[in-house]
Amino acid sequence: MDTALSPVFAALGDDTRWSILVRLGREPASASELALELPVTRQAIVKHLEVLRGVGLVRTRRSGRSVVHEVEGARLDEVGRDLCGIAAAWDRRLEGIRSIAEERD
Amino acid sequence: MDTALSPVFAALGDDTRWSILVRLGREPASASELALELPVTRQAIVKHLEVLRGVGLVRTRRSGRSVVHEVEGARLDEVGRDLCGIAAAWDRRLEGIRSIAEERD
DNA sequence: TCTATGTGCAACCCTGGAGTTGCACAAGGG
DNA sequence: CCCTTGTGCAACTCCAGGGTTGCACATAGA
Repeated sequence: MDTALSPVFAALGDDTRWSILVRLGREPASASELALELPVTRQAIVKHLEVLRGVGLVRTRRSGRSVVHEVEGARLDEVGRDLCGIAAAWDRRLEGIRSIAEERD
Repeated sequence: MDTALSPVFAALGDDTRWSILVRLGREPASASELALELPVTRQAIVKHLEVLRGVGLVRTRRSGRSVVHEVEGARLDEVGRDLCGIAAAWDRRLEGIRSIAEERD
């Protein structure tokens, strides 16, 4: 799996994609179904789903003649934990800087 | 503080902004200093810093005649925890869907 | 088989924003 | 006091990508 974070953030940064994710979090759906509930065309939604699938946030499955998309919760959890880890590292770093500064006084 | 997540992701989604964040995570710096280490001009960096400050990821402080920017670790940690929370909610939802489906069989 | 519904694909428009250049302004240091 | 250094501001270019339209293709159902 791609471990780079910024592509995932770029995917999450668009409002429409976020709406799609939230909607899919409630219940899996096809692109056509999503197009009925969101103010964009099916083709726009298809493009967004490709982006989301590209960063591993959405899984695609065929069901009869329709294509159902569902959320990959584990991926989002993974990204969240990465963020917390980086934040913790920064905090430790800042703590180090601060102690050095105090030492210098 | 703005609790909407997608603006934060939009801010994190740009590669240059991510580089700036990582760099500032190592040590606070001014826009001019950042411009020496990154392959873009100072003005571009200034714009990125405004974006990052707008979503609360960077704090700005004057030091003499230079303006020093530093990372706001707590904000990133907050976002990370939000992500994990949403992921957990989705997992519970999916778990519920699955049990309903099994029940129906 | 014919039809309706759901997908896939390609071309196109258009705005946002990433990046640049240029200049003006402020403030220490010699 | 000048000159250097660091910021601030504004106008401009340019292109990625979000969104659209149009059409072709596949397949379940009557």
